[in-house]
Amino acid sequence: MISQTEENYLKALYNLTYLKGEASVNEISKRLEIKMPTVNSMMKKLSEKGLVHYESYKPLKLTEEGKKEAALIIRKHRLTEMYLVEKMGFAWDEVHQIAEQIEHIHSPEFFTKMDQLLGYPTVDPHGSPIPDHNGVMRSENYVFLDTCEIGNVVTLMAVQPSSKELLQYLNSKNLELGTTLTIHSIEPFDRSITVSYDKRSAEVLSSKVTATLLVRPIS
Amino acid sequence: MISQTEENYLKALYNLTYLKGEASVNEISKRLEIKMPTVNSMMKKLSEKGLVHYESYKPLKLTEEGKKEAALIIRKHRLTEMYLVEKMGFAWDEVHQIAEQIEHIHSPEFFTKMDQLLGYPTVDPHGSPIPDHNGVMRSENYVFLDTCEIGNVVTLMAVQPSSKELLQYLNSKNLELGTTLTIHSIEPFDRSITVSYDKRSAEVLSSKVTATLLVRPIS
DNA sequence: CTAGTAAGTTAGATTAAACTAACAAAATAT
DNA sequence: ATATTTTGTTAGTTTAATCTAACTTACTAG
Ligand SMILES: [Mn+2]
Ligand SMILES: [Mn+2]
Ligand SMILES: [Mn+2]
Ligand SMILES: [Mn+2]
Repeated sequence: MISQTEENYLKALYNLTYLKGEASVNEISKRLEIKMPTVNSMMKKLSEKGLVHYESYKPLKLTEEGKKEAALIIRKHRLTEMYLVEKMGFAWDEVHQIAEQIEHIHSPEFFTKMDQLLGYPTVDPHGSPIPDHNGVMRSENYVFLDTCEIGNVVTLMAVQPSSKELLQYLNSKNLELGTTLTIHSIEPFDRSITVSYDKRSAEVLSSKVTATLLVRPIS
Repeated sequence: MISQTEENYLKALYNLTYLKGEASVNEISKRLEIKMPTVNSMMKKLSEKGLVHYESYKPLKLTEEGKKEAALIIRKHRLTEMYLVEKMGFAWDEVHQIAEQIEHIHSPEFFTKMDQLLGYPTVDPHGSPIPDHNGVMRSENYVFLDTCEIGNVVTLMAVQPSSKELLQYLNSKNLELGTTLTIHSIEPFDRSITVSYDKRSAEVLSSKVTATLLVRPIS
């Protein structure tokens, strides 16, 4: 049996390793706002349970089993976020904290029902992929907007990481998933870019923003 | 802050005292399947927090504050059960265990939304009243079917307690809330009663069943 | 290449929530 | 009225999850 606490560690480790392939005690500590010694002993415990590869002073990795468990929790999180937005009428910036709790509900029927009612969605409201029931996550080949060049036309596919503040900022700019953006200029000094979309002809996006926007190039 | 564990004790105490006005350590112990010494010290802790009136060897009572907290958890439980049945398509015998978990979610917005989407329901799928947002529970003056007499015509309003097994038994007999029953005879030996309803002319209900069915007399 | 800093670990303490064993009080039965 | 049983309480132990303080290892900047 995996406790709610353990589930949160697994998820943190999964998300941290998703890009780099490994993570450190320090990073989990910061992410979860839990002191390093606590993280350290939890990693040993999860290692005992066969969910984490732990060796002193080496980077942390999830085992295959740990990866699957983590992905299934993330599945519940993202299905929940989608349900809250699509079926209950919440905005995309209101759902994360609720999903953070509901992801720990033990009830396969509950999440199966959500999945059915949603028509088996593959992405959450922030564009992140929803792992399937075996914990397999499809990887899309999107690129961050800050790697694009002048003249590129791209579609906004996902926001990552999707903090509440960022989402509210995007709301204020009417920037939604699916919006098509044309890159007009890139300021060399601070890497801010000027884009047009919908009826907006010249919106400036800072590099802090463009580093979180995943897009699919059209041209 | 009230922990999930504490919430379950408060709810148990509320439900046990709902009829009799008080409850014992032993009853809570049995209800929650937790040993008496554990219940005893939890009652002391909740007393420290001002939620329970605790005095050695005296019956347990909730304080006004404890009563309100408990009712608000029960509100979340029953709203959830109603949502699961009305909006997600679960059957009335499938929702209790899920609600037992979701009742502990901390998110006023989530339950407010449920309430709105349901149109501010006043009873749960088993006919039990849903406390209002101040923790006030309307008391209906229903009577148990086993207190009725031959010739009475009654409407089934609630099932209490509503175990999964009982609900499934009622399903098998096509007995739902709102069904009108006519009492034809009462067997003195075991107090089983024979009723008719819908197209069923002579169903026999044991006293174990009739002691759980709350009805409103029509005649 | 060493000195200093950052990261990781160990040891020991704390709190919450459970338990068993033993004892005390209250209720019940003879 | 006393003996027995049930209920309630106290004391002490365990496990999970956190912390701080102190120490060790690894990384990094001169
Ligand atoms: Mn989220
Ligand atoms: Mn969580
Ligand atoms: Mn219930
Ligand atoms: Mn519960």
